Amino acid sequence: MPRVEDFNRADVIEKAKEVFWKKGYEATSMQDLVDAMGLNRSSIYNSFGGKMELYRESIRTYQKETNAYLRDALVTGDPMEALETLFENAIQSIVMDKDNKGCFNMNCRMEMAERDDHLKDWLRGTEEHNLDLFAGIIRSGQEKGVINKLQSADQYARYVMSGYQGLRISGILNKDQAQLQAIASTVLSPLR
Amino acid sequence: MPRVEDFNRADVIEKAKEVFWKKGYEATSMQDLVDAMGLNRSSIYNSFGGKMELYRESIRTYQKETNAYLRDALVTGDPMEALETLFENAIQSIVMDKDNKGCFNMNCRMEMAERDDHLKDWLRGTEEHNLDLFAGIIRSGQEKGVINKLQSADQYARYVMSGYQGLRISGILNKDQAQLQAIASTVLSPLR
DNA sequence: TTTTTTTTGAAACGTACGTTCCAGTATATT
DNA sequence: AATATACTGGAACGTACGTTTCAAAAAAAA
Repeated sequence: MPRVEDFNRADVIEKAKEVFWKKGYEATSMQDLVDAMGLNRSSIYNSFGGKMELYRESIRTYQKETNAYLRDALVTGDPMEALETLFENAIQSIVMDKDNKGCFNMNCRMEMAERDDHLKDWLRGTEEHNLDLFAGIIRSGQEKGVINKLQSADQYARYVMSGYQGLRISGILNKDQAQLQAIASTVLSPLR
Repeated sequence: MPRVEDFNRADVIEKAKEVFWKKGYEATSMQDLVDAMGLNRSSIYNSFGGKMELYRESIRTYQKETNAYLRDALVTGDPMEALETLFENAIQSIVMDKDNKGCFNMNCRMEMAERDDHLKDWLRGTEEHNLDLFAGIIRSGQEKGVINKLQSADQYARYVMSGYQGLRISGILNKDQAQLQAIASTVLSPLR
């Protein structure tokens, strides 16, 4: 008997994600979302709840996509090369991205971590998950002898993550590809 | 004949700065500023202009204070030690700061760089200024032989800045002093 | 004391916000 | 075809926003 949802939920969230990613939570208005999602106000509230729940679903979607991409990039081939590829891809997205959206996860961290405990916990979870991913790659690199054992894989993972995030922050104001590549290369050099 | 301003402009801006620093531009309301500054709405508009001009004066004040502190920290003593002190101070402010305000300049970059060209230009100016400061210290370290010459002082400055910013981002979710110190130490290791 | 200028307090401005409501429309099952 | 459910459109909700206005109070100079 029931009429079924006729829009593709994933597509619609993708649109919302794009807006939140570009403008952040506070600067995004419900009207922005109505326009971008192509849904009626009521439909949005019926299907997704309010602005905050929509934001949370958006960032979760982003993270799921990023995780899939990350896993693919890291698992294949030589561990050290995987890290280099990761940094190079970040640089590419910095240089190419016309909208300068940066990393949605980092944007979320800066805007929301101190305002929403739920999101802060979630952010910590994603961070831990990514650190584990990094540590796995680094550990396998250490076992293969392409990464030194001066520090533990966990500690190196935190270091690489920090360097990665610093690079992305730098990329907001500086889009010089060669300069960013020099930074990335220096970040990874202690692991060799 | 005229009645003179009876509040201390610097004190009042200091209060505004604190609010913007903690909550960001968008999440700060004019009422927040009225409460914090202890001035009447009208007085604020008369003396400082609107919210945006107040924000700009706040961040300029912050940067002036930070610059003074930075110059002091970097100029004294051994160049390498100066960089270590800088990172250690950042870690201290991460670990101690109960409000988790982070670095106002970085907060501003993340929230405002893509929304306000005036601020973006200003941010680039401060970044360049700080990079010059870093480069000067590093150059003097290279001349004294405590920093290697594998890369130019300018390139190392960009690298150190990137590492510094990464550390501060990491500090939002991770307040483990030992872990942050390990990161900082690794960041500086390529320069030795 | 009078004059001149500024600050003050409070109210009001118009706009935009997130959210809700509801009558009308569409659609899959009975 | 009838029914039950869900989407649609648009108006309306109350609240909060940044900003302006203005008469009254304050204070230095004349």
